[in-house]
Amino acid sequence: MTKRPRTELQSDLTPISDMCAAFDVTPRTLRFYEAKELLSPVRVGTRRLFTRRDRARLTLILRGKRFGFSLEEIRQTLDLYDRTGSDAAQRQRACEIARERLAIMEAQRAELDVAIAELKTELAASEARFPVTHRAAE
Amino acid sequence: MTKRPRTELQSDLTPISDMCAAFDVTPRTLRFYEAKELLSPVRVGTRRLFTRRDRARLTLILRGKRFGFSLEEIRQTLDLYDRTGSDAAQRQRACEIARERLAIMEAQRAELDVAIAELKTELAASEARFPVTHRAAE
DNA sequence: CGTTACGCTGACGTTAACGTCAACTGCTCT
DNA sequence: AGAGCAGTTGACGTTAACGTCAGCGTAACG
Repeated sequence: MTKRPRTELQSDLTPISDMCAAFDVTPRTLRFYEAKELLSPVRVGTRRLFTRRDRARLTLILRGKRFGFSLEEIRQTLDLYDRTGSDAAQRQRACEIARERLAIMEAQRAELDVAIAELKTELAASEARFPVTHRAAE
Repeated sequence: MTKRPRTELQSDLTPISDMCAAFDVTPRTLRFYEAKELLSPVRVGTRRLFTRRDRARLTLILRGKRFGFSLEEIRQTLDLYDRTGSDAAQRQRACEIARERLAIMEAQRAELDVAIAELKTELAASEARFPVTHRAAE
């Protein structure tokens, strides 16, 4: 028989190995993120079990990284997504930060469009300048 | 009377201080980029003079950084923009890299759209949960 | 019952992208 | 001539984001 936790496979609590496989990260990374308070897995004894919340946050973390944000910037933005139990001032601060991020991201999107257009132009010009070696024409 | 060109080509050759002011970077950064072969200013004696080409490249470098690319990734992509004097194999390689970057950037754009939409939703929900203008004394 | 195998905790190493500092040089102005 | 700068070259320091390794615990497998 394959090793299988008993009847309690509610899949809401994910062990570290599964997390690593699912998100393509190392254990070190997850422990590092926990240390930085980006994740907060529960403990069974000494072992970590990641929650649905952790998985959602990790998705956002990795996405943020791809956009070039630092972990600290990400951590602040993340708070918006589940800061339901804080006081008004904190929530307002979170909204403020989120609006800033939003502006940055929209600017980034605009710049990205320009960059993509430019690169396309340059690429087309570059490909036109020399015969593409045996590439099927359309 | 040493040689002294009075009518200098100031428009094309920019000293380091002007570069720093124009692009909001430090001298150290420009020297660092030169060491990494991202820039190649000409020398007058020991001093650097940045060309039009350097300015164009620096624009792309800083833009690339905002997108989260590393300097090395940027350097490779940059080659597409002025690798006119290389052999066919090199140009082809440059095009290949550029196409990869392009794909990455388009994926990034798509993901950015999603992220912006999500953040907007979350922000709207968060702002709806409590009055923004002033705290409702409930 | 021993031995993999996975997981944990320090603790130190690494890489990228600069910052900082010291010592020197060559103009320019007075 | 001297002072004041802008600029240069090492050389070492710093921060973020992990990698790597040693030493230990424990749970299951054969």
